[in-house]
Amino acid sequence: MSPKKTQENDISTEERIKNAARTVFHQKGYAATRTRDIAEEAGINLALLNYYFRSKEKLFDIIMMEGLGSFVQSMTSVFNDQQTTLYEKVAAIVEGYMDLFWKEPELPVFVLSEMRRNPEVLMERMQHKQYILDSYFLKQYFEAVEKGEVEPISVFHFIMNITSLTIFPFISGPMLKAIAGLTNEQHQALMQERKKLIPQWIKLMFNKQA
Amino acid sequence: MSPKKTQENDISTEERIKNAARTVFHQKGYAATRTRDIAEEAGINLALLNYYFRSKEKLFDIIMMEGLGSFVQSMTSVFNDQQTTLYEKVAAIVEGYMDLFWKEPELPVFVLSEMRRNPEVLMERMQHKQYILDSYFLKQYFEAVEKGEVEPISVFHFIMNITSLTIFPFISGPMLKAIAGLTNEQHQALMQERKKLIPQWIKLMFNKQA
DNA sequence: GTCTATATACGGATAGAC
DNA sequence: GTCTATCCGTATATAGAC
Repeated sequence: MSPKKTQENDISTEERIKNAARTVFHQKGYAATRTRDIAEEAGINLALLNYYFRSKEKLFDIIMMEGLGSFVQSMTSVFNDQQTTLYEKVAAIVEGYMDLFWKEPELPVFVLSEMRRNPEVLMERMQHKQYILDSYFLKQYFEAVEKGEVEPISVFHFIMNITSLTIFPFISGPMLKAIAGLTNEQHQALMQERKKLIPQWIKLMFNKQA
Repeated sequence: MSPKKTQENDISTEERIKNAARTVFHQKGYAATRTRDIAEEAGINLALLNYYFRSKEKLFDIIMMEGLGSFVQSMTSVFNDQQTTLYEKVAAIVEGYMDLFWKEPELPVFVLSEMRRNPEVLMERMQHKQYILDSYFLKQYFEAVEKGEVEPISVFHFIMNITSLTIFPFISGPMLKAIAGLTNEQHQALMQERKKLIPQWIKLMFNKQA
C-alpha cells in the first residue's frame, strides 16, 4: 500500500506528471506551455516537476519521442507482415491510426507542428528509411503494379492518399465544425464510417478496371 | 520619391514588418516567436514594431486573420459559381489550394495549430456557416445524388476527401522526407502531379458505375 | 519615423525547510 | 518526496532623445 491513497493514487507521481505533460503539450505545443500549467494539471507543485525531470525541455523530449513513436509504429508494425495482402495492410493502417487518434486527438497536429520547429531532431531519431523502403508492403505494391492489378502511379501517392484520408479529417475537425457547423457527434460518426470507407476508396482509386 | 531609397524600399516600413511577421509567425507559431526575431527579419528596430502595431498580439491577429481568410477564400470563391459543374469546382478548389500553399507552405500547419490554441477566435470570425450550407456547390452535389450519378455518401466525406488529399501532403512533407527519404525535388514533382490526379480520384471514389 | 536605453512582467529553475 | 519562497534570465513594451 502506498502512503497516500486516494481514488486515483495507484499511479506514481512521476506518471501523473507525464500524463499531465502529455495533455498540455499536445494541446498547446512546447513554447506556449508553462511548466506551471503542467504542475497544476498534475495536481502537484512546480518544484516537483524539476525534481523528477530536471527541465521542461527534458520532459518535452520524452513526450515528443513517445508521440513520434506511436505515430510511426502504426505504420511499421503492419509493413512487414508476410501473412496479409496489400489491401489488408491498408485496412490495418487505417484502423491503427483511427484508434490511436481516437484516444489522442491532438497528437497529429502536435507532432506535425513541433516537427516543423526543429526537423533535425526527427531526422536523427528516424532511422527507419531503409526499414520502410525495403518493406514487404512496398514489395507487394510493386508486384501488383507489374501484374497490372493496380495503376502504375508512384507508391508515394498511394501512401499519401491513405494517410491523408485517415489523418487530415482529425486535424481539420475544429475547422469543419467552425465553417460548416458540424457537431461533435456528427464528426465522430463520420470518423467511424471512414474506417470502412477509406480502404474501399483506396481500391477504387488504384485498382485497374481493365 | 521616398527619403530612403534602396533596392527594396518602395515598400513601406509597415508592410515590411507585416511581411517579416508573416514569415516568422508561420514558421514558429505565436508563442515561440519573439518580437525581436520579427524586427531583425524586417531589418528594423524593435521599438518600431510597437510603434506601428501596438503589441505582438495585435500584429499576430492581423497575420492570423489574413491566413484564415485565404484559407477559406480558396473554397468560398468557387462555391457559388453558377457557370461550372460539380467536378469543375472540385478541380478549381484543388488548384486554388495548391497554388496558395505553393507560395505559403507553412500556412496550413500554422493555421491549424494556432487554431487549436484558441478555437473561440475562429468561431467568432467564421460566420460562413450559412454561406457554405446554402451554397450552389452543395446544391449540385445533392442533385447529383438524387439523379443517381454519385454515391449517396455524406457530403462531408466529399469535402473531407478533397481537402485531405490536397492539403495533408503539404503538412506531412517533412515527415515523408524524414521517414521515406524523399527529396525536395521529388516532393514538388509529386505535388504537381496531384493537381491533375486528385480530381480524377474524386470521380473514381464518388461516381456511380451502375 | 526611427533609434537607444530602460521599466516591468513573466516563466524556468533552485534553495532550503519539513 | 513534497512543499514555499525566491532568484534570475529573457521578452514585451514604453520613455525619451534625435
